[in-house]
Amino acid sequence: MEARLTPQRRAVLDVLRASHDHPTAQDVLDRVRRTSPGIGAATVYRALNLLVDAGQALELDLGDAAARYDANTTRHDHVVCVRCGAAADVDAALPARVAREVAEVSGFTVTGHDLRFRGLCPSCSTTQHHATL
Amino acid sequence: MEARLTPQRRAVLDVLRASHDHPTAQDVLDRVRRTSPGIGAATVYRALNLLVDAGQALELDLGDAAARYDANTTRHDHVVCVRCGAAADVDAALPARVAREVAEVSGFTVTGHDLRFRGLCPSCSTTQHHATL
DNA sequence: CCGATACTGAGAACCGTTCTCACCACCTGA
DNA sequence: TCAGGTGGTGAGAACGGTTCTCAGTATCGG
Repeated sequence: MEARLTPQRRAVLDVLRASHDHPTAQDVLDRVRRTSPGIGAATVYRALNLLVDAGQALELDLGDAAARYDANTTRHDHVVCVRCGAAADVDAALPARVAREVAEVSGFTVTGHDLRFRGLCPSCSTTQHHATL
Repeated sequence: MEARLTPQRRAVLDVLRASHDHPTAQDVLDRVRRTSPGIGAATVYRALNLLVDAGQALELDLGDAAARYDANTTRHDHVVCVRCGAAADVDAALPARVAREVAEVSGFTVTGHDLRFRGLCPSCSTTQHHATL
């Protein structure tokens, strides 16, 4: 079960490394197809899962239906725009105290956490809320 | 567009209020069918969305594919067992400072956050990791 | 060159959820 | 009492994201 770095996987990894907008698998597929037109969807999904398993990418759940991928594997959190879905990386250090308290209260062995902020991105917060369309 | 509290919706709400294990829509359907055998899946999904819109329930995303529902609508967070999927309520106060910093750094107007802890529930953490099957 | 192993693309299957549709329930007003 | 309107229901189809299946292809080690 030796995983090979095939041209297709290389292409997926390259696309992911060049993307800083937390693309969905579909986005990755579209971008990969610009350089590798024949690539199949299954191949991209498989490659993404492989990269996640290998620690080369993070699979994010930003609240919408589709998973999003991020080649930035260092620990970080996200702010997601509730209007347009844009997501930005942020680093919100959660005091160790909080995790300790959660462990105490719940009896769980706490190994990590996901922190997701909700809000309006700069361009959506200048536009007024009541859509005019 | 006056929403009625039909027997079906009443049944869904009752089940949800009686459940403290963050059931999925499917779980709710199964439980509701014990008292209302003929109820359709669409009706339960519709009722759950209605309750969420009405602020009578929270729709949670605990990391697995299906949405989970919670009649406890007061603000709280969750610890999820990575082994068995069990989820417990916890209340982890996130320092206001953190949200303020995120807003500053990202330029987003931050309106809220979701905080999810990962770990092993008490019964999974006593059982040893290397599955013996 | 050979067999073994891994990978690929296409399309089917899957799963949670929402939609569509024909029918039913309930209210209000004559 | 009935008529019409609004909303709700259940069944099943449709949907969107993802995974699986399968037949064919590439690559590796000898």
